[in-house]
This record gives sequence, structure tokens and C-alpha cells, in this order.
Amino acid sequence: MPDPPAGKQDVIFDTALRLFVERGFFGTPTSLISREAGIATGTLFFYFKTKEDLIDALYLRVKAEAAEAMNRGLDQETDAKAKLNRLGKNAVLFGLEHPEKMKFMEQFAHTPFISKSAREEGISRFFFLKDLIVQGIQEGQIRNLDPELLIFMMASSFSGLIARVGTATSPKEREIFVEQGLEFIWNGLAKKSSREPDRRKKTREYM
Amino acid sequence: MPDPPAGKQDVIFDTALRLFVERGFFGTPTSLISREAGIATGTLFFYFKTKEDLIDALYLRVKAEAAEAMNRGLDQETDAKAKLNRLGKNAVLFGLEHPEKMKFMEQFAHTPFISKSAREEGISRFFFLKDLIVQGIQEGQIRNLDPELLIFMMASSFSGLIARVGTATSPKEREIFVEQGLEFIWNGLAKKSSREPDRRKKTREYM
DNA sequence: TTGTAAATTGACTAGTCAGTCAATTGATTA
DNA sequence: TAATCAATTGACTGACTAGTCAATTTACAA
Repeated sequence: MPDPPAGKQDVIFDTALRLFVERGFFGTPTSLISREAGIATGTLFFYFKTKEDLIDALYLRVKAEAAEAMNRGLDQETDAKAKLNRLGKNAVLFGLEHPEKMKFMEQFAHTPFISKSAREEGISRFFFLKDLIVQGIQEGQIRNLDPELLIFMMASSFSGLIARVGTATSPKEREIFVEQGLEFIWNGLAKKSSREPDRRKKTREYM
Repeated sequence: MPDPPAGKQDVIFDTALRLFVERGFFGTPTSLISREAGIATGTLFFYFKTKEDLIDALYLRVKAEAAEAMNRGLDQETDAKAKLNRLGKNAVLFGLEHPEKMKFMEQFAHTPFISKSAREEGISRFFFLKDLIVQGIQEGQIRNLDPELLIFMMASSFSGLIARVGTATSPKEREIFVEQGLEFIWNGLAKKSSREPDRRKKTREYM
């Protein structure tokens, strides 16, 4: 069951999230949002100045929630590999528990309806990923490559993994996918053998 | 320079592609498409019965073009690793040469405006990926994991790589990103050491 | 109880949009 | 040349939309 919305704002958020994913931004009239949320049209515009304000706020909320979920319990792990493993499981769990929020982020990540400032603030919630990668490079567990690139690769891989896990037909299969997918990502990130910090000649210094 | 559009259909396709990426589906009135394409509104509806028909056709066209570009020259390579390397370079090249087509695919992959049948036909263009993966598993170069999962991971990784490569500030940096990104993907796919087909005890048979 | 401000309502406006269609133009063939 | 059909035009229609606002209700402090 969906978490019970507290106030009017939450009802509007939940309804708008569902409808935007189902029908797109311009495909969802504000009149429909308010009707489905059980409020009058005027009330929606009391809480959000415009339709754009609504989707900006929704976007920020979902991004913050996802970042929070992925970050959960990370500081209980010590080394980069353990942290990334936990991060990956958090991400998959979030994707499974909130499929419509995943779809929303995917659908509106590259869309012009979100203001530049909201998009930037949303991205900033995931800055902790960079610290994680850099830590792993310093500790010698992760290959000394461009950290931004590794973040892009990792993040996109997560989304591919979540998409595939969503098609699993049993909990057993789901578990297998998660395990294999996280292994894929770790193999992409990890230094081959050495447990020491990288001392090779470098074409470039990334940290 | 953009490839010169041949007939009216192509002009409409090119204009619609640009506007849909800039403004979204519902954010782009057919009147704007026809105006920018230099034709009358009626002409657009002569070539496409409805606005939905237009975006379906556009989606199919872009998907087919992308699949064709990625497949290019693959049969000149022999083993799976070489094929995947070529595939990756094709994909990155396509992404760099046709950024608006990439954005279009990303933006409309998870969108409800594309009909189910068009989406399925679009996906079918990429079936050759599965043959490639299965070949690699059989030859013992790729790990014996669920091929669908590997395709999802690989495809999403490509899109992450292309996104990052798009931010490169020099051809040199671009080259480095491509090299490192393809290495990430290959390490995710590849069997650790053995050059022989997998003979380990399996929890599951994937081919 | 009374007063005040916040919350809520929904009819309304000014504007926009997908798609139509009767009329015109262009190309091809007999 | 005449006849035929495909291509093209753009004014028009019926339907829909974001946002407004004057009126009403609710919450709550004095």
C-alpha cells in the first residue's frame, strides 16, 4: 500500500506523481490532478503557484528521497567495496519499492519541464557518490579513472539493473539478478588484483 | 551540418524530432511543427493520420537508425570481445553525432505517448545484442550470467558513457573517456581469466 | 463568543490545440 | 489538350486548459 499522505501537499504530490508518470506533464491537466486528489482546482494553486512549480517541487522531493534511501547505512560500512555493495542494494530496493518514482526520475531527467535550478539541486543530492568513488580510488580498491565517468557508469548501470530486476518472476530470480548485476558493476569499478594504492605510471591524475 | 532532408516526410521528421526534444510531446503543437517545417497544418495530417502516428513513426525510425549504426561492421570482427568493442565505439559515435536522437530515445523510452506496438518493434531492432552476448558466453569470453541482464547492464552503461563523453572538453579527453568506459563495460561482462568455456558448477543454465 | 487570517471552493476567462475540409495547385497520363 | 488523382493549403471548429478571484468555510486565538 502507498504510504498514507499526511497533508494536502502530500496528496497533491502523490496524485501528480502517478498522473505525470502515466500521462506525461502536458498530458496531465491540473484539473485532473485536483479532481483525482479530491480537492478544488483553486486549492492546487494555493499550494503551488504554477504547474511548473509543482513539478519542480515534486522532482526535488523524489530526488532527495532517492538519495536519502541510497545513502542509508553507508557509514556503517568501512571500505569502498562494502559501501558500494550496500549502496547498490539500497538502490535496487528503492527501485522495487517505488517503481513510479523511478519512472518519474527517468522520464523527467532529460525533460525540459524541470527548471535548471531544480535539476541542479536534484543532482547535488548525489554528490556523496563522488566522495565514495574517490575514497575507493585512494584506498586502492577502485581503478584510478575519471571519477565522474565512474559515477555516470555506475548510476546508469544501477538503472539498468533495476529495470531488469523489475522483470524478475520470482524472489529467487530477483536475488540472482541483484547479485549478478552488482558483480558486473563491481568488476567495472574494481582494480584487477592489487590491494595497494595504485603506483603505476599514469597518463592522468584523477584525484 | 544536419543531413539534408529529402522529401516532406523527412522535413517533418527532422523538425518534429528537434521540437519534441526541446519541448516535449504535448509541449509541441502540431501547428508549430508545420510552421517550422515550412508546410501547412493540413499537410502534416496528410502524411500522418494523427500526432500519435507521427511520434510512433519517428520513434521507429530513430530506433532503427541507431540499431543499424551500432551493428555496423560487427560481422567483420571475429570474437565477442572485438565485436563488443566495435559495438561500443559505434554506439558512442552515434551518440556524439546525433545527440538529439539520443535525447529523443532517452526521453521517450519510458513515456506513455509511444504505442505499445511501436515500442516493441523498436526493441526488436536490438535483438542482435542477445546473439552477441550468447556467442560470447559460448566462446567462454563472457561470464555465464543471465543474458538479458547483461544486455540491460550493457545498454544502460552505454548510455551513461555517452552522457559523460558528451561533456568532454577536448578530443583527447573524449578518447580517454571512451577507452575507460568501454573497459568498465568489458570488465563487467568478461570472465576473469579462463579462455575456456565455463565448466564450473552452475546454479543456473542461461543458454 | 467574536474576530481574523488561513484554507478551500468552483464558476469563469482568455487562450490554445488537434484535426477537418472545401478549395486550389501540381503532376501524370491518355 | 483534357481528365484524373495526388499533394497542398489555411481558415475554421469543437473541445480543452492554466490560472483567477470573489465568496465561503475552517481553525484558532483573544
